[in-house]
Amino acid sequence: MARPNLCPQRRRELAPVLARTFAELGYRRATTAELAQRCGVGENVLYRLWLDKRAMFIAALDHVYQHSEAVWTELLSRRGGDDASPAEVLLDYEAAHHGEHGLYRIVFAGLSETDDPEIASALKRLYGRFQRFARRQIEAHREAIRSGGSVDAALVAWAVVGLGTVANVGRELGLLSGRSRRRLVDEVGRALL
Amino acid sequence: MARPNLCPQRRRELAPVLARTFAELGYRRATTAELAQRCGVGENVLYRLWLDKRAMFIAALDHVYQHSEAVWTELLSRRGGDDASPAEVLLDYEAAHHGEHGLYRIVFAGLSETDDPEIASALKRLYGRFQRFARRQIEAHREAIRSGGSVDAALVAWAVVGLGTVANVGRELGLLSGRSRRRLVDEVGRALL
DNA sequence: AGGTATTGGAAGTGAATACTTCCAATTGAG
DNA sequence: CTCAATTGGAAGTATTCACTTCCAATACCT
Repeated sequence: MARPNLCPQRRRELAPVLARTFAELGYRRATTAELAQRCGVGENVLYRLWLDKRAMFIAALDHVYQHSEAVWTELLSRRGGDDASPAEVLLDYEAAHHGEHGLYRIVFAGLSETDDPEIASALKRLYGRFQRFARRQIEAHREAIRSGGSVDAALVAWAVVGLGTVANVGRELGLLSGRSRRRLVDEVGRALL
Repeated sequence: MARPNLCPQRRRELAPVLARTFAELGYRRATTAELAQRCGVGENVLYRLWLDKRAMFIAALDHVYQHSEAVWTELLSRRGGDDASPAEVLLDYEAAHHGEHGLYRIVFAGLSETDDPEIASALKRLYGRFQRFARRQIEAHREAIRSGGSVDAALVAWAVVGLGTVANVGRELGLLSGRSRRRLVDEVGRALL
């Protein structure tokens, strides 16, 4: 034997590049040639790391959630001694920065490919995690203020995810100014909590 | 001269078929051959009616909004003497039937093609109309009950659109049961009003 | 150092697909 | 009826794209 297998490490290095490319171009327009070029490698290299283009896309999707969650937990762990609840901290942050990285576009790309069962379940995983994350924050928030809202926390979590989605659509299409998006997430989000 | 030009009529006849096909398959997988077959004509016929595939897609998008609005206004005009406000009638209806026709999937398809400026503006038109429609209903509702909510009606309208979108995503991915979707639109929607 | 497995580049392939062309059949006005 | 315009089918084309192959260079372990 000679030379260790660096594939897992390479995969982790390239996933963010794939994610950005899929987000920017969508699934079909992100050709394997383009993906390889942006990764700075040949196509065959990508095909040694992943079975096919679909697997690259799924890796990119998973990366997106991990990235978001990492940002959020980092944010919560850093938060100083202010008296805002975690849910409010996250809401403030998202109102200001939601969709900034453009990674959400990869979700739109995935939603057109849901006839592929593996892509569908990757997306399901993604949305499910976002919703559960939101739900935990909402429940913690309600416990902290000792007053449950009138609506089931799970449903409110979905509504918050919807709020984020429509904010992204508004950004994508130029329908909502930055100011409106901020107010949307902030005011409606707070009203929902 | 002989024979009148039936193109406009043909276009109106075929737009719903195009819409269903794009919704079912997405933009890229809806090949021109497939579109033609489902329309029961040859490809050249489609190309005589529309300049290119993109134009067919835009026609399909426009049809989707017209269809939804037609259903809603029909619903409102038929509504009997119950004392629910139009906004509540629509909310009830959508809670029960939202996304039933699967046409919303065409929006997901469009969102992956927003690098095309004409598709982007067709989508912008679509979302803008939905939001304005929702907003008019919300304002009328508030006037009727003589008590404005705490949040700007325009923002609430966006949130309602987001609610519809996430309900569709939940349906699409099998993440939300019919019962949950119904509760989501109904309870959160009512809380937003 | 030597030998072996890994790596990357470049060219290639077969299938799919948007769009075109051609021609024959049909239709309606004068 | 006649002619001109429209209609539809079937085959064709040029391109694009996912995926493969081949080969040389490189880097690690013994």
